[in-house]
Amino acid sequence: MTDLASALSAANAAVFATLGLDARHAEVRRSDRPDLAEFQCNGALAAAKAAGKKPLELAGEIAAAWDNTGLAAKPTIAGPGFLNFTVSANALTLRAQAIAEDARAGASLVARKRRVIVDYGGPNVAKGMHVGHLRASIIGESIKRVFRFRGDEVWGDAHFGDWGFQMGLMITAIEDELGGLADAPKLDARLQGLSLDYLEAAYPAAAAKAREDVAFRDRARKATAALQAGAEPHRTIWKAMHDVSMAAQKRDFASLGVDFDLWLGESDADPLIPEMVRDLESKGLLEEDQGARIVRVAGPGERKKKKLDDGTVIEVESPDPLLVISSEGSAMYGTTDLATIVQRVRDQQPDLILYVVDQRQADHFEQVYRAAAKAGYIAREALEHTGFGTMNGSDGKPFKTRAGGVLKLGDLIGQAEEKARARLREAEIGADFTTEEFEDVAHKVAIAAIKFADLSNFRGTSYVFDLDRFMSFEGKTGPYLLYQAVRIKSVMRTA
RNA sequence: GCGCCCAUAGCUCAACUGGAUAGAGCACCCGCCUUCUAAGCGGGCGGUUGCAGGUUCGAGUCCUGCUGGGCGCGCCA
Repeated sequence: MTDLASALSAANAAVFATLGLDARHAEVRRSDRPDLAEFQCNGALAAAKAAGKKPLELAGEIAAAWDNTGLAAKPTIAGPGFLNFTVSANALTLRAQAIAEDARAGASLVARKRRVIVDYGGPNVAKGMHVGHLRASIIGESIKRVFRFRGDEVWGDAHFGDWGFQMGLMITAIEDELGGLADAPKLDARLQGLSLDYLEAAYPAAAAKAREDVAFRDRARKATAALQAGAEPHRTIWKAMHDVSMAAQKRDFASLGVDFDLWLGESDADPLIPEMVRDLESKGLLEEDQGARIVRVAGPGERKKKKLDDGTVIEVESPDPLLVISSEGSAMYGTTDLATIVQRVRDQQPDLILYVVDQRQADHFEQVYRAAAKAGYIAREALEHTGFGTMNGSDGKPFKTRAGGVLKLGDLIGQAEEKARARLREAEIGADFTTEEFEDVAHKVAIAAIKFADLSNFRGTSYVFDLDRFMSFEGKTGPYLLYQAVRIKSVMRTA
């Protein structure tokens, strides 16, 4: 099945060919001026330029060469040489019937099926889902669904942040809280009572302490390296934190309507790191630098100026090298990202990996992608960072609560649901519903408002989160869209 | 300092990759509920596309230079 624009383009291309014109210029598309015609082709202008002819004259020749195919009448000419097409009633009817009978509503499939991994969501085990994860989750889920609908084989991967310095921080925080990790029963009791709420409260405190207290930071770095080396009880503590967090975050994702095929994380790539490091070594890519081990990814002549803390400006390679092993011997996030590519190539053989992550990490991904290509793990073109802007508060800064903390995802959804309930009551809708039905509708309206608002904004820029505007039942909003769908169903029912 | 991104109606955003008269929603003004969900519908008002040049038959779109804003620049992720 082909859509009308494609059918017109094909017919127009044939006409162009008979006149010896480049068929690339024959594309027919929906008209900018629906008052004049349904479809248009601007190619006569470009073709005239290439042929050294007058646009209007050439457009006339093209129009004259058209047969009445049953698809559309001969195009009319307007302006400097636009071709305007009006589709026949019969062609319209056939197309409408075809769409109605097609399970895919006329959407075409990709010419060649690809294997695609969409890496999105990316929750941090120690942080819990907050508004910052909203865009990654919503955009990533949508991209995954679109690719899948288009016929590609797609895996969504949550890629949990469960292997970095934050894990060492938490282990050290627990060590200090318990006065050491030697007392097994005491530790066991602590881990039994572990909750995501605890992690969320303890993590910022530990992170702040690490910034102030150098000794604490060094112990946390050592704990990170120890965990990654498989030490106990580090491993046990990590497992407890991981499991508690995973369970809670699965609930959050579920309430957003977000689901993954792979619930993997940074830690799952860890077993591949030693061999990957040996491989990088054997390829001569690993270099010692200031006690750390790095892979240089800048090409010849790629330099940038860089301002140091003391104000002096030096020239260095650009992009920065990828830090593979810290001076403490631990893996960094670039390390796990690289190892994850190795893992994905091994397990899914992807043609394309999309990273739906905050735009601010663009430089980081460029480093990782270059390193992966340099090591021969995957083609650079198979890796793409689908960056997006932040969700800001009314002050234009990344969203915070009034108290200055991050707003938890669950609380945000709760606020939207409360607003939805109020609007439903105002409109006296659902008064005859059971409590369960009413709550279900309120939840759906709330999620629709949030998702639609996010997706209707340009991905690359930040936007201001304004719940009142998003929850409005008037205008370009999720609730309005839901209302239209419900209304159409009502019409169909009573038709 | 260097790099990336952004700037369009009072506000939030489009503009199909260089085409015709730059479009929607909100807000504001006017008009529509005895029949499908008024959570709605129709109409009106609103523009030197940040500034200055350039390329082109044609520029919001491409190039150059400015101005203003966001973000990033090794041992956090």
